Order: sequence, then structure tokens, then C-alpha cells
Amino acid sequence: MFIEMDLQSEVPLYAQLVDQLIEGIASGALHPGDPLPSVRSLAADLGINLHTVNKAYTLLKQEGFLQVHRKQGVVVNAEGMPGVTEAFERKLDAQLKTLAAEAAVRGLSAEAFAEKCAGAYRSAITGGGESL
Amino acid sequence: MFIEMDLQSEVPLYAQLVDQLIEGIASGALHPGDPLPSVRSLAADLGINLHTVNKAYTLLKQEGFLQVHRKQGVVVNAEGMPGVTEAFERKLDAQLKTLAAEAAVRGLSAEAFAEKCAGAYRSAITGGGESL
DNA sequence: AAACTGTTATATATTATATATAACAGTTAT
DNA sequence: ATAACTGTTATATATAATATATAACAGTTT
Repeated sequence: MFIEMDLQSEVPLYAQLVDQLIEGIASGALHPGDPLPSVRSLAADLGINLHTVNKAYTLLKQEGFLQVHRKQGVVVNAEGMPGVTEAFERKLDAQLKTLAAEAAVRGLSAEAFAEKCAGAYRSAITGGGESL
Repeated sequence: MFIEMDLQSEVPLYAQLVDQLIEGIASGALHPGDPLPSVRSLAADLGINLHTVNKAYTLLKQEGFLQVHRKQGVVVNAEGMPGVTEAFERKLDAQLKTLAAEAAVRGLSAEAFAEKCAGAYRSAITGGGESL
């Protein structure tokens, strides 16, 4: 598995897992229909509790990223990913505004900020290594 | 005051206050040297506790956004704002990557994401109203 | 002297996070 | 069918984060 937990991080473990699974889908490491490890085996691999994994799976299921087939277990939603909902747009706008404000105050130019954002998108869909 | 607390938000009150003060500086509503309300009066205005305001002020002071003159009280750092530190760059990169990954998975194009980011920066430095 | 400033200390209540153990119904493989 | 697995649910516990309440202190300001 390409997932690693940072026990020192201020980000909750279940949130780290949610983020990394979405990044896995964005990068193409995970495709619609792909099976995911069971809550117990993934918890064992990561050295965390079963319920922490289950919380992440449940959140991703509620948002439409994952499905649970009674047979195959948990899989990446084979019917496609959720679109740009109003709730996501609100979250995106709010977080971008907070980040942009601090960036501007610290003297990061609009162009430099834009390049950071573009790089983050590129990094997300290629998975990992930064380009220039 | 231009600050409003959302008691229903999942974002902690002290964090909402931190964000809105930084946005106030970014938009030009607050300038270096400008005095801020006392922890007691601002807490009373917002209907929250003195210690919640103090926590926000303390964080902003540690990061270099605010100063406390024994006479004038708390002011926006008159010696200028902190620059782009490595810690901020790490936080910015990590949060942008998370947001970009979800945006990409949901089908938001690189161009649409870039425009959202540019709009957030514009919105931050003008303060509020969205442009097109 | 009175009213204010940030700061610190102590205490309490609520919620979020994470773990532990156990059990259930359904599925898969031996 | 028995055993091993699946997600799911329930219960309990421990720790940390968040927020409030009350009080006090030293230093300013009026």
C-alpha cells in the first residue's frame, strides 16, 4: 500500500486516510471498480484501529467516492466519481480564501500563488513528484 | 467590527478569528500599526470568551502578525508582516494538494481550478465581493 | 484611586479522536 | 457445514482539543 500515517501530524488519522485515498484516485493509482483492503487488514497494515479505517471508509462512501458490494467488499465507486457539488464548492472557496489571504499578507504574489496552485493540481493528478 | 463568528461551523472559534484577522490585513481593512480591540471588548462584541480571543491573538503574535506594546495594547505588527517561511510553504503545499486532488477527482479541470485559485486571491486582497 | 491592558492560573464541561472488545448477518472458500 | 472472511453496530474507555468561568497579577492610563 502507498498509504502512510503520520502519528505526529495535527491532522486526524481518519482525515489523513480520507485525503490519501482521494489522492490515490486523482493520481490514477486507484480506478473506479478497484477493490480496497478490508477495514481490518488495512488497519493492521497501518498499525491503527479498525474503527479509524471504518470512519474514513464511511465518510468516503457517504460522499460517493466508495461503494460497498456485499460480495466484493469496499470498492472505488464503479459508477463514477461525484461531481462538483455546492457543498464542495463552498468548502473549496472557503479554504482557498483563507490560504490566499495568508499568502498575500506574507508577500506571495498573485502569480506565485497561481503557480503553486497549478503545481498542486499537476502533482495531484501525476501523484507525487513535483515538476517545474 | 467586520468579524462574525459562526457557531455552527466545524471550524474552531479561535481559528475563525485567526483567519478573519489575516483576511482583514490582506484586504487592507487592517494596516501595520493599527490597534486591535482588547481581548475583553472583542470577546464581549463577539459574544465569546476572553480566552478564545486571547488564544487567537497569541497564535498571531507567535507567527509575527501581531505585536503587543505595553502601552498601545495589541497592534498589527508595525515592522511588517512575516514572509514566506518554510513552515507556511509546507502547510500551503499540503492543503493545496488535498484540495486539488478532490477537485480533480470531481471533474474540475486544471483551468477551472486555477481560476478558482486566482479568484480567491483577488477576493482576499479586495475583501469580500467576488469578481468575474 | 479607578479603570483599563495583556497575561497567567485553576477549574469545569463538552466534543473529537482513537482505541479495545464483542457481537451480528452475510459471503467465500475449504 | 465448518471456518474464515466481509462490513456494520454496540459499548466502553482514554486522551486531547475546544470553550467557558472565575480569579488574580503587574503595568498603564485617566
